[in-house]
Amino acid sequence: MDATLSPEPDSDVSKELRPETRSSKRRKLAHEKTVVTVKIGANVGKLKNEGPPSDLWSWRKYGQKPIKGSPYPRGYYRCSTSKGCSAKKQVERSKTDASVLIITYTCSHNHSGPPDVNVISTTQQEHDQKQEQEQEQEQEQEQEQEQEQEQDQKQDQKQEQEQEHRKLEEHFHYIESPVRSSQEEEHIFIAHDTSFGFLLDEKQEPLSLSYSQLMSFSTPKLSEENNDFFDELEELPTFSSFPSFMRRTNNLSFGIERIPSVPS
DNA sequence: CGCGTTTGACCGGCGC
DNA sequence: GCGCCGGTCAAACGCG
Repeated sequence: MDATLSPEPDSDVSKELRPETRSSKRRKLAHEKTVVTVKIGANVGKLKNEGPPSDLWSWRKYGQKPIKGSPYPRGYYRCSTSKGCSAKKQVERSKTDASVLIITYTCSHNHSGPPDVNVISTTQQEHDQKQEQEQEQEQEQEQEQEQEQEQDQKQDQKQEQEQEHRKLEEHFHYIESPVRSSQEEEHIFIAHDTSFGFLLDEKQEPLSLSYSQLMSFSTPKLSEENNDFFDELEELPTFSSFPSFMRRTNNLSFGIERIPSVPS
């Protein structure tokens, strides 16, 4: 009925009760952003459909939105481990490769490390985190300035970083994807589920890496130019050879409808 | 019953 | 100025 369609501005009174809650968004806020790209395997299909709880913190999903240009929606998660924690993360899939999970972390955790950390000494964890938070804030500012001024030089550095990344990838048993742009490697950190299994669901397994360490890998290169590599992704050709695990992700709306999920 | 997920609506920023 | 888009909120719902 039309009545329901009418916007009824008067009814917005309830909204006016929380005017500042909305403004909490703060414009573009240049918070620390950490983009982690995880190459997932069949594990993810078995988990649920996303398998994003990845890290040891508990996350509460507070929103999901379809992203323009991408068949996959983006999920918005907030740290529920601590109530006052402002740590957030966005989880989305690569539009070109559903097996690639792009996790964007924003803001740091206010509280001490995750409860499940039965690896490395807790004190070490907290120590690292504190230092990280402080250093990140400082480095963040420096990096921003450097990025603006040294964009040219950055290209040279990119090459060096790329080499380091390759080493890193080898160390993580990075799995090669059918289609991949070299530029991805420059901005993001790709790992295979065999090495990132602990991030996906194998919490019970003793990890050999701390999350802080993981973060330190991607922290230095994260920047606002994520858009660049996203743009590049758009230009990437799509590959038609879907892995078998894709069938498991029938909950996603990425056109899986075409795939007969009923093998019968 | 508590917690987490889902989903629609709303808001602010940005580009045209 | 308008429309699009990304990000957030909150009520409803589901699950353990």
